[in-house]
Amino acid sequence: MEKNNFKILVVDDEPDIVEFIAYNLKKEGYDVCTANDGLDGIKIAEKEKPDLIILDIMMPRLDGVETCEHLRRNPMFKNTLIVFLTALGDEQSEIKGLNAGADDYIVKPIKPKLLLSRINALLRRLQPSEVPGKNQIGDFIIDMEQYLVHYKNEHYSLPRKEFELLNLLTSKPGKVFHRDEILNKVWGTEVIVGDRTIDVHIRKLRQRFGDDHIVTVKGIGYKFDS
Amino acid sequence: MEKNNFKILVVDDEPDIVEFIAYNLKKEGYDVCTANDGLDGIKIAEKEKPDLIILDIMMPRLDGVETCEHLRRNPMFKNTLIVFLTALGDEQSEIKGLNAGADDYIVKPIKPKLLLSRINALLRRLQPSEVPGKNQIGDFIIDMEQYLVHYKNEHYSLPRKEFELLNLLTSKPGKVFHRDEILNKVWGTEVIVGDRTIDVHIRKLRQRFGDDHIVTVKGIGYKFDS
DNA sequence: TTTTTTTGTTAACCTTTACTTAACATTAAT
DNA sequence: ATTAATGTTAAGTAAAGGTTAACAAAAAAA
Repeated sequence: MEKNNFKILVVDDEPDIVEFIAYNLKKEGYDVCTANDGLDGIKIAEKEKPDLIILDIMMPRLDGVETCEHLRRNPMFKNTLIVFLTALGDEQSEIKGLNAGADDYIVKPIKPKLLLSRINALLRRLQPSEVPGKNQIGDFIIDMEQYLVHYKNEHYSLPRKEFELLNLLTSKPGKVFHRDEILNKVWGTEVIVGDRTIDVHIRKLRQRFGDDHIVTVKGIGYKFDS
Repeated sequence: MEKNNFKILVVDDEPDIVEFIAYNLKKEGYDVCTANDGLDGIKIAEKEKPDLIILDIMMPRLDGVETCEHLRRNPMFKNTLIVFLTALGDEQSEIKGLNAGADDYIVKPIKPKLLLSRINALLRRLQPSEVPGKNQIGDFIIDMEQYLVHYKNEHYSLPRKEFELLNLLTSKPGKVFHRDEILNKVWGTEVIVGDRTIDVHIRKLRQRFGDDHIVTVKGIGYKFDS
């Protein structure tokens, strides 16, 4: 079920609930980490940098609303989605929670399908996370650290120029990279290589991965399309 | 109360409800427009380009879920927030609504303060619209980064000169571009091409998108009209 | 080191597409 | 009605990219 690379942190003081939520999120393909109270949650959040945090409200040491406010004060979590998941169903609590900076407020008992629908709705707005070192686009995972490309359960070790070219194109899927830009970013400003050089490397990538991914925009350059 | 400049479209077939919601949104400082059913809603949305749309589900002519799906198919509304506001409180309806592409699902009866808290929560995530590199005019979206033109749910990849010509004309809708100006901006001052060349490219654009958008101003040049 | 293999670049040629033009038709203005 | 401007079409031309093979350079292996 490895289909998305979003990471979700679940914070609740009841282990059974944490486990139940984590199980459902993992089944959906999310990467899940957990914490048992607010303070613990903040610590894990700082380490794991999740895309979304699910917070119980009533917790020992630091309650959910305070945790949310604390997180929101830290610019690191400006774009992190926060969802309250609580037994407190009254209007006042919900308003308080949302005004504390939360993105959603879901009332227990937990209905797994509904929870997932809401989580999915929130996450589909999130721009694909820019994790340096790894870059996932469509069927591709570009591992800059290992200079490896994973594609459809296979992994390829490409020559350097090919790798850098693919990495450039996939760094902004859809964007057309001008030939100049490609030369500058892949070959640098010092070296001057002929015009056909780019084409030859594009060709090699197409031979490896098929003709469907790299699109020529005549007169401009190339783009990666998923 | 003019504190934010977000525009919200309220779609519901019950005038009393529309008025009640609109009143509360206006009090909060939002710019509000309204529609009475799905079809009407789509028409108004295309004209007003709201940041957020509140949809009732049970409506004559086109129900809320269908309206939402229709909107989501149009790239113009890719970043528009959609919220269902409905009497249907069962889990299945809610899941269906969220999976249709909605960002939130709120159950009637309406609690004004809670509604506003949720609307505010959604809108504070909205990046300031008008992404540079994208040019939206009427039914057209000119994507300079991807060299793509979106038009009525289709997208077109035009040859360079055609793209640049359309991009020039749409950059100031209504303004008449003199033939000289077109030659300078699209062909540059160096190249000198015959007079009929412009016409041929205009013709190709008209073949693609219909004769209604590019207007000839005899003796002067051309303009784009929506 | 020398040899072998892999990777990078280039040149020559081929293919495709976009662009331009010329000739003629049509339209609009005076 | 006449004229000037624009519309249309098809054909020719130029430009851009694709392909291949040969060679050079670098890296790895012996």
